Parts: sequence; C-alpha cells; structure tokens
Amino acid sequence: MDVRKVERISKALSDPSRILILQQLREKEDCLYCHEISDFIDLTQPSISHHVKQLSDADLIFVVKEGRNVKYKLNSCILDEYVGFLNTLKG
Amino acid sequence: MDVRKVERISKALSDPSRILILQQLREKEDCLYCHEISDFIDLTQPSISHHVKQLSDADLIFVVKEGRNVKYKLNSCILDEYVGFLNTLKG
DNA sequence: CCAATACATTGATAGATTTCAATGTATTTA
DNA sequence: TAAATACATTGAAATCTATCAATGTATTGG
Repeated sequence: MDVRKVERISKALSDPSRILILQQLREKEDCLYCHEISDFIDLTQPSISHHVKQLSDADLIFVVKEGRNVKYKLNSCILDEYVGFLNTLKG
Repeated sequence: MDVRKVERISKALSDPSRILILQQLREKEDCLYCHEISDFIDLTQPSISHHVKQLSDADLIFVVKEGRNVKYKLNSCILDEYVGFLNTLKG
C-alpha cells in the first residue's frame, strides 16, 4: 500500500462522524442504508453524503445502488491492508 | 480506545511527511534525532517541528530530551491499540 | 559569561475541510 | 407522466491545517 493511499484512508478515519458510520456499519451487519445514517448522526443530508463520499473515495466502503436507495458495505480487505501497513511501521 | 483518540491518531497519520517520519523511525531502529529529519524531508525546521508535535500529541512517538538534542522514539503500543480498534470495525 | 547550536513557539498566509441551503438527477409510485 | 422519494452535487461561509519567516528558550563549548 502506497503512501497516498495510507494518507487518504487516514484522513477518512480522522472525523468522528465517519468513525461512527463505520462503527454502525458493523452493528448493522456490515450493511447500512443512507437514510439510516441520519438516525444516529445529527447532520443534514448533504453533510452525510459528503462523509460517505470520503469513506468511499478511500475505498473503506462499497457503495451499492438498489433502486432509489443506496446501500453501504464495509470493505474489510482495505482495512486489512491498512493494518498491514501500520504493522510494517513497527519494524 | 475512544473515538477522540482514534480521530487524533488518524489525523496524525494523514500527512505524507508524518508517514515518512514514522517510516524512517523504523529504518533508524526506532530512534531519530530532529536534525536527521531534515535530511529526508524538504521542509523548514519549524514545519518539521510542527509535524513532530502532531505525532507526539497523538502519542505515536515519545519525545526524549538529550542535552540540546531531542530524540524521537516510536510508541508501538499505541499503534497496537489503534490497530486493535480498527479490527473491531470488522465485527 | 558569550557565542553558537538545537529545537520550540508565534504570527501570518494560503489552501483544505466541514457544514448547510439550494438545486440537480435518477427511480418509483400513483 | 406527474409527484414524491432518495441521494448527489454545487456554492458559499466558517473553521482548521500546513507552511515559512521571525523570534524565543535551553544547553553546550570556548
């Protein structure tokens, strides 16, 4: 995993709303619908959309269209790669 | 590890200069002197000082004064805790 | 003790990020 | 096909971050 990628993932993980989204994603069995996010995050819909985009740009989540809904799924592979990089830092 | 902590560590890891410092810290057997950092990062001394502070504020490195020099050491425990948190996201 | 060295802090500026209101786009339902 | 729903995008304002020049603070050497 190159430095640019690490940078983008780290940035995506550096916001409390986005961390919360990932945590709730686990609670909900790795699958969340967009409108469910507003139940636990007190932000407007565009703000939530923005945060979700940061997460998907970092490949931390998959975005799956389902009719007029959108489903988000955790990409645990990329988390594993990220953790792998962090472990290399320990030498 | 609480969300604030995860946030701060992630933010510290979201800059290429700071990632490079951590990588070089491993190369140099987990111990770097401040003036050595300017050998591989093309920034002024205050900028480097700023980045080092972000890393130490996130507890990613220990700062050890040695006379008029300062030595930086990796805090691998906090990296382990951070990785531990990331693994909980996978459910 | 004075000059030099090593690093930190301050102040300023440019650029990035977060947020919301407004608007756009695709999809479904009536 | 018109209205409603679900989400994305745009534009703008406020805040945060990265950077450098200048300055401050210890510490060491002469």
